[in-house]
Amino acid sequence: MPRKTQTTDLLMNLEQALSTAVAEAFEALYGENIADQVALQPTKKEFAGTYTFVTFPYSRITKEKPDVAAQRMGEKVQESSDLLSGFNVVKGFLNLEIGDAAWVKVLASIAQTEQYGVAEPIGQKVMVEYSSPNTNKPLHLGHLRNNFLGYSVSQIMDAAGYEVKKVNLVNDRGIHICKSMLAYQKYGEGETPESAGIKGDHLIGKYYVEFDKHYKAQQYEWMETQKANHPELASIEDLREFKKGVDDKNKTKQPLSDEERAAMKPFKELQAQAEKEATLLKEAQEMLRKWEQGDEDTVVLWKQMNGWVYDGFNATYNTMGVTFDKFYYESDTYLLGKDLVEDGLSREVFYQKDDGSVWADLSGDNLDQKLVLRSDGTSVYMTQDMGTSDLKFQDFAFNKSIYVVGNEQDYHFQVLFTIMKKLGREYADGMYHLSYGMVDLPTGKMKSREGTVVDADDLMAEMQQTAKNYTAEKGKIDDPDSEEAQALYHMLGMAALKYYLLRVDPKKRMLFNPQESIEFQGDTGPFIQYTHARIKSVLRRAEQVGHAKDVATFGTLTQLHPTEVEVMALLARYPDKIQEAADTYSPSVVAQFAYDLAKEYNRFYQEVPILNEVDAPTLAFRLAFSEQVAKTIAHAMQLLGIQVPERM
RNA sequence: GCCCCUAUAGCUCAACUGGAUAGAGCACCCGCCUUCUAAGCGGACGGUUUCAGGUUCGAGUCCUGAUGGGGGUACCA
Repeated sequence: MPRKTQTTDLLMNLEQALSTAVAEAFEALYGENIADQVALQPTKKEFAGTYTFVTFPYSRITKEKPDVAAQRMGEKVQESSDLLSGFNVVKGFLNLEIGDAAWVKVLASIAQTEQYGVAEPIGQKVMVEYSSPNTNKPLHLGHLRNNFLGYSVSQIMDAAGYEVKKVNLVNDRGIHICKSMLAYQKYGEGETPESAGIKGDHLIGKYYVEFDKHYKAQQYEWMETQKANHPELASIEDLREFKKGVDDKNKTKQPLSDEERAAMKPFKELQAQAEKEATLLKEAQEMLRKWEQGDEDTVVLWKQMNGWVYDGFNATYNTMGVTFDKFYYESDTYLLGKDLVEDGLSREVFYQKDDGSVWADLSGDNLDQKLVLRSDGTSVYMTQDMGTSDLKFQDFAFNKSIYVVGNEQDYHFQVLFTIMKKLGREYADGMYHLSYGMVDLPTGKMKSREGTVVDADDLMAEMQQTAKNYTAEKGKIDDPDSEEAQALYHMLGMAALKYYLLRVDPKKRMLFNPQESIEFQGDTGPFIQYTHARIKSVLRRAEQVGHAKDVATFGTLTQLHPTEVEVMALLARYPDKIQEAADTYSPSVVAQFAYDLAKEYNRFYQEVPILNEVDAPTLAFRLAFSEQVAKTIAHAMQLLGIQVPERM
C-alpha cells in the first residue's frame, strides 16, 4: 500500500523520496509504471551506498541484462535527484549513494519536526485487549510478556496514526474464584491482606493453592476406599506414594516396572472419578450456582476477595508501567452471546442437536465442530467471546480489534473469527489474534503444581535490586538511597526485563534465562539507556559552554564522518520501522532498531570528538545530530514502554 | 489419530517478507580509559540455516516429504 508523500517533508522520508525517483526513472526509460512495487533495501555494509534497487525482477520489462539496466537507471536517477551523490552497480544491484550535504539537510528536517517518526492520524481505530487476568492468583512471568506486548503494541499503533483503545477483560467469575473463596471460607479465619501483611492477589492465590491441597487429599482419601475393587491397585499400600514414584521416574526418564505400568490405567480412571467425587469440588460448584443466583453472602464474599485482588493488581500494573482505557468484567459479559446463538441458528450458521446443544459446523473451514451452547442452555467461553466482540464494536466501532493472548488459544480465536464472519459481522475482518509463545525457563515449562512459576512482583523487585547492586559496583551514584536513585534502579531493572521479553518475535516461544535477563551489557535495555544518558551528558556540557547547535550554524556543512552517515541512514529509517512494527504487530522490530541505533552511535562516539571539535559548523552538526539520536532512542524506548534516564 | 506453530554459531536471538560473502549479544581469547560516562569501542574465534527433494536468474525465507521440540483437539476457561 503506497503511503502518501508530502513534498514539503520530502527529506523526512528519504526512502520514500528515492523510491519515487527510481520509479520515475524506470518509467522514463522503459515506459512502465512500477511505483507500487518498487522496494529499496538497505545496502549491505560491504558496498558503498545507502539504498539498493534490485533490477533482476524487471529484466522481463527492460529486456536488458540486469547490470546494464542498473547502470542506465543509476544515471537517470542521478540526473533527476539532487539527493544522490553517486551510485555503483554490482551485478543487478544498483547502490544509491546519498551525499553528505543531503544528509545534513535530512538532519535539519528531522530537527525541525515536533515528533520525528510519528505518523499523521490515519482516521482508524484499533482496540487492543491485553492482560486479561484471572482473579484467583497473582500475575507471573507469562503475564509479563502479555502485558509488555499489549502495552507496546498499543504505543506503536498510536505512533502509526491509529486511535487506540487499550482494554482489559478481567476474568472475575467462575469456578476458579469459587475455589479460592471456598478455601478462604473454610480455612481463612478472617484473614485480610492487612492482617497477613501480603498483597491481596497473593493472598487469594494462597487460598487457591490451599483449595488444591485439600482437594487432592480428599481425592486420595476416597481412592483408598475404592482401590480394593481394582486388582492392579489393591496391593499398592499408598496410592499417593505410588503416583509420586511414577512421576519421579517419568521426570528422570527411568523405565517403569511392569507392575507400575499395569496399575497406571486403572489408577487414572479412578483418579478421574475421584476428581468428580470429592466434595470440595461439589461445594465449589454449588458456590458458583449460588453466585449466579445472586446469593447475597456469596456475592459479598466475592466482592471482598476480588477487591483485594484488584488492589494487588493495580500495584503490579503500576510497577509494570502499563495502563488501560477501559475494563471489561466477565461477571458483566458472561451471559452475552446467547442472542447471537439464536441469530446463528436462524441464519443456519449453527445447528441444534437432539439434546438441545448448539453447534457450529466449521468442518468446511478445516476447523471441525464447535459447541456454542450447552445442552442445558448455558453458555461456554466461545458464546461469551462472541457476545463480547459485539459489545466491543458497539463501544468503540473499531477498524481493528487485537487480542493479545497466548498461542495455546490459536484454535479458539480461529473459530471465533470464523464464526463472527459467518454471522455477517463486517468488523470481523479487522479482528486479529496477537498470538505469543510461552515463556520457558531453563528448567523447562513453568508449572504451578511444581512451584516453578516465576512471580511477577518478585521478579520485578529482583530486577530493581540487581540494578542497585550493579550501579553501586560501578560507583556511579552519590547517594545510593535517594529517591532519585531508587527511581533510576526501577527504570534500569524494568528496562532490562522489558527489553529482554520484547526483543524476541512475539509469536516465538522464548527462553527466560534469569542470569541473562539481568545482564546490563550488550544487547540489553540498560545498554540503550546508557547511550541515551551519555548523549545527554554531552549535551548538558555543551549547553553550559554555550555551543551552538542550530541549523543556521551547521546547515552549510558538506562533509561528514563515515560513522555519522551510518547513524543518519538508521535515523532516516525510523518512520518505516514504526510502520513495519505496526503492520506486523511486533515490538521486536522497534527493539532491534533502538539497539542498532545505540550501537552505531556508540561507534561514532568512540571515534569522533564532539566538544573538542574546533570547526563551528561541524560541532553544531554533531550536537544537533546527537540530540536527535537521543530523542529517537527515547521515543523508540517509549514505544516499548521503557523509560530512559538523563544520567546513569 | 487429526490440526496449528516451530527448528539459524556452544547458548540466546536477528536477517527489512525471494536478493549480494547469513548478522548481533553472551561465553572464550587479544587490544583500547592524562580527551565529551569503559553499563563503551575495535579485533579474533565460531555456520552444510535439522534432513531429503522441488520451484527460479537467485531459497534461511515458497512447495512436498521426513525427523526433533511445543501447543490444541467437540458441553474447561
